[in-house]
Parts: sequence; C-alpha cells; structure tokens
Amino acid sequence: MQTNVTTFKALGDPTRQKILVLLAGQDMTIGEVVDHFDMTRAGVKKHMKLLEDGHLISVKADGRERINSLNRAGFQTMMQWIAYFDRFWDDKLDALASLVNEEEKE
Amino acid sequence: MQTNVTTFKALGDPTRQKILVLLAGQDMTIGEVVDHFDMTRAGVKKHMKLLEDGHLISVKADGRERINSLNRAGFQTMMQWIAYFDRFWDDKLDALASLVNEEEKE
DNA sequence: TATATAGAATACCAAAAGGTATTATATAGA
DNA sequence: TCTATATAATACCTTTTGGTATTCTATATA
Repeated sequence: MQTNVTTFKALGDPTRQKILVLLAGQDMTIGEVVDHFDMTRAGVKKHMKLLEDGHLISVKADGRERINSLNRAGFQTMMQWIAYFDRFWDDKLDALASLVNEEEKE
Repeated sequence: MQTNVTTFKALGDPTRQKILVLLAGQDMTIGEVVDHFDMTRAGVKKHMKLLEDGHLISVKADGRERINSLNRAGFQTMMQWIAYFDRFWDDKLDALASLVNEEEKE
C-alpha cells in the first residue's frame, strides 16, 4: 500500500494512457512514440518517465536507442489494490442476500 | 475510454486512497471523515468531490447530513480499462510458448 | 575523423492541484 | 424563534504538473 499512488497518478492523464495503448501494439523508442503526438520529444520523455516511475513501462538500452515496453508489474499492483475492495462488494451482496432470505421466511 | 482518466486521477493521491479505505469500513459523513485527518473540512471536501467525479463514491442526503459511500462504478471502470491490456500479456505468453515448442522440436 | 541522429538534462513558464480562511446556507433542537 | 451544527461556496496562496526551448552526451555512419 505505498508506491501505487505513483502508478495511479501515471494513469491519470490522457496522453500517458494513449502511450500505453501504443506500446500494447508494439515496443517503441521514444522517437517512435513522439511521431504519434503533436508534442515535443522532451514533453513525451517526461510522460515516459512518470510511466516508468509507476512501473507501467520498462526501458531497455540498445545502442543509442532505448526500447520502451509495457511492464506488467504496475498493472498487477493496481489490480491488487482495487481487489482489496472486492471484500466490500461481497459484504454488500451478502447483506442483501440475508435481507431477501429474511423476507422470504415471512 | 473517456472519463476513466478522472477516476485514475482520483486514486493518484494518498489522502483520497485513505478515504476510500475508511469508507470500505463504513459509510460516513464528511465530518466523520475529517476526524481521521489533520486537514480542514474544506480540504477534505475537495478530495471527496474528486472521488465523486471519478464515480468512486456516491453521496446521499439525509437531513442536514450527507452520507458518503463507495460507488462500485468507478472501480469497475478501472478494472475494465486495465483488463484491456490482458490481451498483451496473453500474446506475450503465447509467443513464449511457441518459442519453447519450437525449441523442443529440435 | 566529422557529422548527423537518438536521447538526456536543465531552465523556464502557464495552468492545475492541494490546502487554508472566510462567508453563506440549511436543518436540528432548546 | 433563536442558536448551534453540518455542509457548501468562494477567494486566495503555494506547490506540482504539463509543456516548450535549449544545451549536452553518446552512438552510427559517410
């Protein structure tokens, strides 16, 4: 329950969401990602940094290029955090079920 | 694929995450939530507004009180968005499996 | 070696976000 | 009705964020 704030924050921006969708299609260098946006390389680079901080992408050096790919870790962290609340919905459903059963008895 | 940015943004803050955990324990008025933080009521109210915008909580009026409770909608939206990427991991696993199979043949 | 290309790093700016203080409104209760 | 309480609304301030421009470093390649 700590650094997942960084991960959720990374997803709280439309540009970064689009970058992830792009990378789901294929791994890319920053240059390739930039071609899909009307934004400077430096701007895109900042977004990539935040995605990396949130463990949503990982970078691998290859000569003078840097290959960016999706990183499952961030996604799993989020899923786990959200799953914590499943307990809540289950309780609600249980309570509803009990209520219905009680009424049926009458 | 639109307003979920608001939802993820809402979760990208530690105070708001804590509020959700509190509400998972029990429904609360803003006043009750404030008691758990070293922050003004106005500050907490702003956070609640963002959580509501992201459909993570819903508010029900009761006299002069407002009862806040978790809203499953926001959680489901996020789960669905994240689930979009499952395809990616599956592909990766498939590719890995093919590779292994190829090697076994030799 | 000289030069072009892929990327990193820094400084800077405007807008948005996190927070407080203050004022206003509606309802509960003496 | 008068007063206290639960909340809403607005103005304001400081920090962070999204973005550009500019400079610097490293690696391909003519």
